[in-house]
Amino acid sequence: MAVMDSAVAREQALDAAEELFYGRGIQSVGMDEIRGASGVSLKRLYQLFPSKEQLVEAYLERRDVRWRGRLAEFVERREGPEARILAVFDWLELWFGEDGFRGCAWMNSYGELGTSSTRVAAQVRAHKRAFREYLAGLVADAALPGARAGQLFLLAEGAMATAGITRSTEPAREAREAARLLLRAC
Amino acid sequence: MAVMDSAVAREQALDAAEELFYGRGIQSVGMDEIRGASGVSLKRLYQLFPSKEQLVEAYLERRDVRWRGRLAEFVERREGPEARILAVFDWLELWFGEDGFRGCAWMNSYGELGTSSTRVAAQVRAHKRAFREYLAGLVADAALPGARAGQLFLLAEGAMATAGITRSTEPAREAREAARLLLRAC
DNA sequence: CCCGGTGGAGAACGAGCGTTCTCTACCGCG
DNA sequence: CGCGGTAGAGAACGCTCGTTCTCCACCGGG
Repeated sequence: MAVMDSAVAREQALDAAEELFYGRGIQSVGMDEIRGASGVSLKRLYQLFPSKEQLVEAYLERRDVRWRGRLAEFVERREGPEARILAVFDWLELWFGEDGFRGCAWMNSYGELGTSSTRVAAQVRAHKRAFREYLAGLVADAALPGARAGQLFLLAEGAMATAGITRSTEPAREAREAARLLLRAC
Repeated sequence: MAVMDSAVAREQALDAAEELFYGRGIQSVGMDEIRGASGVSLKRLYQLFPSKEQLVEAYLERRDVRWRGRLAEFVERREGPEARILAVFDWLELWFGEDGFRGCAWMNSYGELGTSSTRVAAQVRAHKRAFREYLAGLVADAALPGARAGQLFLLAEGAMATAGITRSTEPAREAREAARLLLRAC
C-alpha cells in the first residue's frame, strides 16, 4: 500500500465506489467509507477526484462503457438481426438475476441527484441516448421501421425500472415477449 | 394562522411537501423549508408527522390516491375497452406535458430512499402493483390475454422513466403506438 | 383582571459528512 | 548519516439538517 501507482489507486477507488454507490445509493455512502473499502487514503482520493461529484461522474462513465460493452458482446454472439434484438432482453434477464442487482444505476442516480447535479443528469441522458441508439442500429440492421427502436427502448427501460423495484427477473421475459410481438407486427 | 385546524394544517403541510419533494427531491428539501412554504410551524409539523419519513409516506400515499384517481377519471370517459387502454397513454402524454413534470414520483423516491427506507420502498411497490392491477382490469375488460397487462405496464413505466429523464412528451406517443400494435397482435 | 395552557418563532443541539489540515513515518538522495 | 518531500492516518472544520427546546404572546375561564 505504501507505493501505489496512481492508475491502480484510481481503479481501486472506482471499484469501491461502484460497489457502494450502486448497492446502497450515492448519498448514503460517504467518502470515508470509500476510503475504507478501497484502501485509498482520503488525500489520494481527493487528488484523483477533486470532489465527490467527480467521483460519481467517473463511476457512471466507467460503468457505462462496461455495461454497453457487456450487452454488445452478448448480443453479437447471436446470428440474425431479429435474434439480436431479442437477445437484448435475454441479456437483461441475466443481468436482473445477478447477485446484487439493484436496478438501473443511471435511473437510480437520476432519482437521487438529477435535480441537484446537472453533470450527473447529463451523464444519465448520454447513457440512455447511447443505449437507444444502439437499439436503433439493431432495428436498422433488421430492416424494421425506425419507430420500433423507441418502442423497444421503452420496453427495456420499463423492464429495468420494474426489475429494480420488484427484484425479479420476470420483467425481462415480459418485455421480450412484447418485443417479439412488435417484431412480428406489420 | 393563529388558530389553525389540524386538518387544515395537515393539508397545507402535505401541499408544500408534495410541491417541494416532487419538484426538487426529498433529500434536498429540509423540514424547515416545508415549514416556510406551508406556514405550519415546526412544532405542529412534528405533531402531525412525528418524523420526516412519515411525512414522506403521507405525501406518497395522498399522491397515489390522487394520481390513480385522475387516471381512472380520464380513462373512464372513453367508450370501448381498447380505447380505454389507449387512453392510459393519452393521459400519460397530458401528464408529461404538465408544468413542473419531473418524472414518476415513486421511481424518484425509490431511487432516493429505496435502499434506506423500507417503508418508502414498500409504498412504491404498492403503488406500482396497484397501477399494474388497474391495467390488468382494463385488459380483462377487453378480453385480451392476461399477459398483455404486464407488457402494457412495462411500456407505461418505460415512458414515465424516459419522459422524466428527457423532459419530453414523446415517450407517451411512442408507448401508445407500441400498445396499439400489441392490441392488434394476435 | 389574573393564570394556566396552547401555539408560534426561532435558537439550540447533535449527528453526519464533504473537505482540509496536522502530524508522523518512511524513502530516496547527497 | 542527515534531509526534504511524499503519503497515510486520522483529527479537525464548517456546514447542513432532523429534531427538540426555550421563550414569549395570546386567550379563555375563574
